[in-house]
Amino acid sequence: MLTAKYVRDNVDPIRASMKKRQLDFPIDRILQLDEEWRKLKKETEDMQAKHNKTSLQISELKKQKKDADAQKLIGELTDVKKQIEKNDAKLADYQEQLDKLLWNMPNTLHESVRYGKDETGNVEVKKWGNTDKKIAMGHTEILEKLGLVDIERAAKASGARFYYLKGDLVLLAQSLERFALDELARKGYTPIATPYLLKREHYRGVTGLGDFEDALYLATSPREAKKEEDMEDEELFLIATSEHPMAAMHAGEVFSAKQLPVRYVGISPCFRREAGAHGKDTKGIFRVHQFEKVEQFIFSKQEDSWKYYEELIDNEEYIMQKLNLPYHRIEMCTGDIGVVAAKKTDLEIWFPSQQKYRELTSASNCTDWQSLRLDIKYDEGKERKYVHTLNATAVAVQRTLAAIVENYCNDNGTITVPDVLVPYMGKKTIGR
RNA sequence: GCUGGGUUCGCCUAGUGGUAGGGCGGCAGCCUGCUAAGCUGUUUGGCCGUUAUGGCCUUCGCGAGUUCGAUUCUCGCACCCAGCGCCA
Repeated sequence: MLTAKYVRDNVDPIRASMKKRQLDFPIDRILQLDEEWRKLKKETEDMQAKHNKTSLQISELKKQKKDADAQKLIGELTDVKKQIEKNDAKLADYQEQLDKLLWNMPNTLHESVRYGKDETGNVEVKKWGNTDKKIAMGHTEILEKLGLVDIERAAKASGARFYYLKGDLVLLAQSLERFALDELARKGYTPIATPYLLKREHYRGVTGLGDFEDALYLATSPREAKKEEDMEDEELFLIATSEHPMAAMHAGEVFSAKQLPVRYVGISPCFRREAGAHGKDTKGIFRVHQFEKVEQFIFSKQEDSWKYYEELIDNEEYIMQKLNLPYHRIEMCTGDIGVVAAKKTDLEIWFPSQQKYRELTSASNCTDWQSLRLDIKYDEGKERKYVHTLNATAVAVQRTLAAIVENYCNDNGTITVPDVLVPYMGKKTIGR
């Protein structure tokens, strides 16, 4: 569990990390609340000890049929009990204040993460592939001309940022998913098909608070929505990525060190409100409310997590290279990394129509941020430690389709199927 | 949705209005030696303290109630299993 003790034990790195983020996080307030809490806790525990001892004496006296003496002690206990109750209420209040602060505390950054105000501060560390291609139309236009996507009718049916995929594009989407799944299964990742709805208590443990407003859809039956009391117990959120149900899958569990690492490759649709993205990428299938994604997830021992972080990125690059899509690799700066990750690396793919790289995959080492909140541990020797969790995209289907369309379109209007997908598609060209 | 049964340490399992026990697995140590076994201790989380290897609190799905005292009794909730109903 996430407690103030964690802050006490790691206060120096936490302070340094907040300073680098240029964030005024109230660490001193946490330490102060913790100290007051511990003082009162000790006081209350001593009273409880007295109470317990007296209860045992009462038991003894009753056995010896000394009812009068017992009654006297019972009278004495009444005051102690009242005071304990009072203190418990105060302790709960401290606890609540601490929880609020702790649950929203951003992860401690890896030392290599650089300061930057926003995405302009991210650092390119690698480039791969040929970016010479010039095209006149964007992926949306190409696909609409071929009748492979219907955005207007999707708007009619469901609103902006939805789409119908049609014909060979549906098959290409499935091919892409299956390709990524097969490659990772071959590398020892266990395929997982996850639930698409997740309880609030687990959602709190995998993402920052802002996501509840900006990213997540709340799914509630009309009948449940009517009763307002205890609503929070009934709330289910549509998942924004299979990372979340994969993390929650082992909530409250204890691995043995021998079981680790646990490698999963999840497959699911993802639902995102994209609040705050007004005006950005409003057309096509690039930024949408619903998309499919193949996602890598690893539970690891603490000392191994940076090794697996590299493995996840290697897998991402491997898939990009197999698909022969030009990309570059960038490391997120403090302004673009969010609260959960200790370090984050994206791959961005080249979009010829925009003459720009756009985000396609993202890999994060969340270290113990999620495991502290979801209570996921492992036994190693005498010690019980919190696992490190890592996640990374394998394939974000719709965005990758867009990238394939732009990088594989031909002058005659057709689209060449990437070599590795031909066995899944059963054809080499789309649009004829 | 209805009826019944269940939820106890990493896993399995006993238990009762008065300090929560056993087995397996794990860990530490001892003994011995040939395909391994045996013995002892330890195995929820936290607070204080000192390093002496102590004291205390907490913990039997979650929350509330009755009680000097609840794992045990009562009520509510969650989840699991079985049966019935409904259903792709």
